[in-house]
Amino acid sequence: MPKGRKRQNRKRIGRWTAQRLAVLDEFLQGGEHLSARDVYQRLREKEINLGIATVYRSLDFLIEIGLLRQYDFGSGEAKYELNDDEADQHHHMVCRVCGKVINYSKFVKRGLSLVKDIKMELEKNYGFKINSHQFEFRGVCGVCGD
Amino acid sequence: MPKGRKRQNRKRIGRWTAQRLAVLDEFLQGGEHLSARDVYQRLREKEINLGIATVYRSLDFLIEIGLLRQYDFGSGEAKYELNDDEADQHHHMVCRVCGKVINYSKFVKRGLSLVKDIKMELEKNYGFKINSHQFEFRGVCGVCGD
DNA sequence: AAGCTAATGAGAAAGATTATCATTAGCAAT
DNA sequence: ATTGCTAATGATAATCTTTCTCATTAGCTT
Ligand SMILES: [Zn+2]
Ligand SMILES: [Zn+2]
Ligand SMILES: [Zn+2]
Ligand SMILES: [Zn+2]
Repeated sequence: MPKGRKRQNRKRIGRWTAQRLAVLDEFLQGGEHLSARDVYQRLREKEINLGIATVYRSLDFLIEIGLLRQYDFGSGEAKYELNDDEADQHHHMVCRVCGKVINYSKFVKRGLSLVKDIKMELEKNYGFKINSHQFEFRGVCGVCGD
Repeated sequence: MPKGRKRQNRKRIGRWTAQRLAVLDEFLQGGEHLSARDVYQRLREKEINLGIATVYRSLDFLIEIGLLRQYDFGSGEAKYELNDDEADQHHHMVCRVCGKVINYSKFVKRGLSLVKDIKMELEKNYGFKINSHQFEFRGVCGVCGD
């Protein structure tokens, strides 16, 4: 996560401004793995013009309240997507040549008990409170291979 | 998220220069989760002065030949470490407050068959050739919590 | 309507990584 | 050892994503 500015501890929830709603809406309308610039440009095409800094701030806000999640797939920019709840969680496979990202959700159920055990172990041995996990596979996609 | 542009494809053959050996040696001597700047500064303290660009190029080279691996733990800079072979692989738990990274290797064996099945499924359904995977847990460490 | 303060916009700044290019050095063949 | 070829290096500029600054706007609350 970028070295964001320090966040105040006991603040109330932020305000639902038109800009934040517009950013969220891009994801609700199906946007997957969008970068800040992606969101910025999509809104621009709809003549909704917000500053790029506001896009970043809105994304941070939406992460803070739990609606979005941030990923780094190695493209040089952070990607964002809706934050599934645990049971529906999906994971990612990334092509290391073209950067294509594929969602998969098979085996999530089968992995759940393993995840639960790891969480317990980590919390017991290291005093961590685990909030989230991600499994990521890297390789070469069919187009880039051969 | 590491800033800067995407890594470009570069040629494959390489020479074992003193600089590349020096960079590798930092990891062989026990360096874990080092950033390019970490490596640069450690070598500097030993009066081995290479340019920061050469550090980056050496890290890329060492990744290319399979000796190193790159991670992004959200600190804003990429981290590098020795590339374990599959059976000894470890995974990471990251504190989202202070950025501390902990290695853990428990449950790796138990996860192996799950990983194998996921790989087969992904290769069959999507035509991917999987090279690596990583499991990452995020949360708050004992120092930062409470 | 007034007052408070969070949020915004524009642009500057920061910071990590990559590109450029003249120079150096590793390697192979002589 | 010398020559010749070419990859690698060093210094630095450029690039790109993300954050900071600060004057202004807008969302709540009273
Ligand atoms: Zn591909
Ligand atoms: Zn996804
Ligand atoms: Zn911590
Ligand atoms: Zn590690």
